[in-house]
Amino acid sequence: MKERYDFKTIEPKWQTRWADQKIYAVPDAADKPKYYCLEMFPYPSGKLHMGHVRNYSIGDVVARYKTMQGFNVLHPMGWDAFGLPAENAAIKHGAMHPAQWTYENIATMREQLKQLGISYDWDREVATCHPGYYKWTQWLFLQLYHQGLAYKKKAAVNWCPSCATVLANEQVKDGGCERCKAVVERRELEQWFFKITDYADRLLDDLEKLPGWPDKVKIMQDNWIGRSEGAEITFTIDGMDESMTVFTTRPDTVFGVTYMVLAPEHPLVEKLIEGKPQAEDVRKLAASVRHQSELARTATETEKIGLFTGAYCINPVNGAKVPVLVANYVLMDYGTGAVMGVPAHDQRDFEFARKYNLPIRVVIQPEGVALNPDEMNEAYYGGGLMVNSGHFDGTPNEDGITAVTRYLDEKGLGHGLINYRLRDWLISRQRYWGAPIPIVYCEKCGTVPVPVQDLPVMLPMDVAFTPTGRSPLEEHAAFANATCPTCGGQAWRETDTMDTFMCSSWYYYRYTSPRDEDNAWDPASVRYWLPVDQYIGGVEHAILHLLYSRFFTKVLFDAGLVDNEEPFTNLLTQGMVLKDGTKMSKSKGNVVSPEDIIATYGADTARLFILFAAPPERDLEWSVQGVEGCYRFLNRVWRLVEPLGDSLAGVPLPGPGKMSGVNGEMRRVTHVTIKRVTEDVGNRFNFNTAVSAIMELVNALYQYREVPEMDRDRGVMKEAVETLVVLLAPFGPHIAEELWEVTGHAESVHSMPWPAYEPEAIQEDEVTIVVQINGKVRERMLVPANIKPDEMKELVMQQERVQELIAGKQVVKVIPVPGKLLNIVVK
RNA sequence: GCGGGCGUGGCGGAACGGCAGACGCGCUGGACUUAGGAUCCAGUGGGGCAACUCGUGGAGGUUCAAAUCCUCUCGCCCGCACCA
Repeated sequence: MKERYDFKTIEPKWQTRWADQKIYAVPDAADKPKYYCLEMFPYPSGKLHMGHVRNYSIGDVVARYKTMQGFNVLHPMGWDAFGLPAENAAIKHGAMHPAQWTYENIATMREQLKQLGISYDWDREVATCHPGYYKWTQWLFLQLYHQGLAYKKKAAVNWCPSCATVLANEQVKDGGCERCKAVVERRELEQWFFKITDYADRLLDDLEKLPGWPDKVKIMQDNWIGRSEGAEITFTIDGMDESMTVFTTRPDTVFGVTYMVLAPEHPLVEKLIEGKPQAEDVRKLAASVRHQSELARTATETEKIGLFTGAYCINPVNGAKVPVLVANYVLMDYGTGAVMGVPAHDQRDFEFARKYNLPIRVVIQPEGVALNPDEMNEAYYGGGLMVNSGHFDGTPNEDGITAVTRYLDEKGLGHGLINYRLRDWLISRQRYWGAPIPIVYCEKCGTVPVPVQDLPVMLPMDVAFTPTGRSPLEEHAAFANATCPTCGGQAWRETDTMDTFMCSSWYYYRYTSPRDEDNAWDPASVRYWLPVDQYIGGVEHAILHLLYSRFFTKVLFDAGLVDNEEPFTNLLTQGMVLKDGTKMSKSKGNVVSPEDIIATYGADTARLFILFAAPPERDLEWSVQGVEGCYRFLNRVWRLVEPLGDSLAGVPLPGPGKMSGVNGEMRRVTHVTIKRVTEDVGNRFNFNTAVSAIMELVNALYQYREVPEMDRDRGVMKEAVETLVVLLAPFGPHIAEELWEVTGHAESVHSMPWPAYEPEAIQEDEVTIVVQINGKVRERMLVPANIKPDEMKELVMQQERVQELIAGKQVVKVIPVPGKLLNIVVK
């Protein structure tokens, strides 16, 4: 026997055999219940990092466990393969095409995943940059287009003046370019959008249909959607044939308006200031705001700057004439880009009014106290009766909200409205390495969608990567010039590509029929597999990816293309992998590479440690010693099981029923372990405690081995050892498979059924209970396990020691907790 | 500012409101050994010779019983952030 188990031989041996025998290939339908286990597919950035290892180890335990439980498990893997880093790499090392870079990375990472022994059905692998995939991404775009959910409009985008290119929002960090740190500017460009805002309400309401999602994620989405109820009110501009509309959540305070504010970019601003002395200053402010907008967001408290436009508004409810200002704190892209100023009841307005000496007018009066504007230190948000509000005076302000809204509606001055923070999804990217938007522009016919039969719109490979900032597609004449699909005339192609989030928002459908050339997916397959039963990934996707996926699913549902309204029934967001208390990063030099760990300790050790060191949703601190501990444990298992060889092969397992003595105790531990591991993996995803349960079984087996041979039962030994190997299989698939073979089994351990514990075997005749006096542990005693509470009381009270302890005291109460303890309350 | 999460031995972490610290690391001792940084066995929260006693960030509270529930508070982490 070798001192250490030879993972370097064992792991490749089984990886090859599993692949040859395709034991993880899953048929589309079976008489078994289905289970779709999905981990977020990676961007092929180069090599796997520990976060990937964690993500995929967790998923693999779930997939293997469910398979052993008798489910038909879909467990696929693919690549989120379009994206900016590939293009950057191409620009950096001129010779390398993004496709080459991407496919090489995919090859490396696929190999690493295989080395980890993850049970993927590789026949279903997809890569979003493959024409066979992005054809259907384009098809999806057309679905949205034909449903009126895709539209084009001019929009401000992030522009990096140094890279001379547009940046996606996610590439802007702290107002600067992610790559070169230059300050990002805003530019206006024609862009494609998806009307995700049409689905805002459903995306919000249906969060309630997701009990299997962490509250944290649901709250984040809730905040992101940002629904708020209120009213739009229109104010006319004094002396002009113009008006401005504001959104407010407090229509009950409309009588308290003392000024109005427009966002500096608001189109009305120019009309108001034209020819007025303050025009230049206002324009200057507008220019500076437009320039700083991204940066300003990061400043904790940007100073509020306001300027008078020279114009006045008429308050429609009381005819009051109030000044119209322009201020940097009003955002153009929320609400109407204009607000009413009610300093008495809004803190921001209050501070603004004080700064610029604008009047403060109290219109909500709390009971008993009279608010005096001159003496107020802050805005009043509490309830009260409406005052200074015409015929609404005396109305409780909560009722005033609806009353005023109804009044505005009747008079045609406004109406109730629900506003959202959620913006439409900008999907245009001025990028090469992405799926082309399937649109052509014809001089005669205008915007024309590419017909489905002409898909895919192929991304040309023969492009030049010069860092001009212009997309290589714009410069590619053969691509950019097109004929109109409708009239056959001269046309040009849309040269923007799609946001990669589009590619990743539907891939879980494609896995169900990944090679279908005639459909994005086979409806029957989707009906069978969807929704995803368990989705696993990092919390960094809590909003964008998960929200977009939910949006697509609802759109597809409405189009009758899928039957599920939500894509992911259960969501597990795993924590980060840390080293020295912080996230691993190259700059900090604290990166632990998976390949080193696999080379030194093997994949099973790496997996085991990562599952054992912390519960999955919590951050995990990497520890070399912890890894060694897991390695030691696997060796301990090896030394226990391997020497047995097939000596137990013909031994019959113990029949059901209770055994006595050491054998009964060993059986009890075996079955308790089954129970614990089943509950920890199946119900709670607490893999760390599942692993410790298995460790305890091993410890018990070492003890059992010390028992004289004549007192031991070989059937009990066999049952314990086989249970150990089977329970270990999802965590350390290679070592378990090898030991399974060594102990004389022909079939794969991964096709074994998950064991069920025998309730009778875990029952104990006697249990130790704790005797407490006034809640403090004073004594322990052995009592029959099935003792009745009254009998237990009696038994305990008779005890000499207990009598001593309560001597001279008055027993007030005795609380028996069957099987656990008895608390005697004395005075 | 708003929202969410987390504070338990030297460390990672366990504990349906019921024996705090499972399991692992580390440490201590022993066995085996030419050797041990391998392995096996035992011990290991603090204080005390002991009976005991103190202990889950802090302060209150509910309860026969609180790491767990409630209130306040401190510290750290994450998300959103002028949202009208």
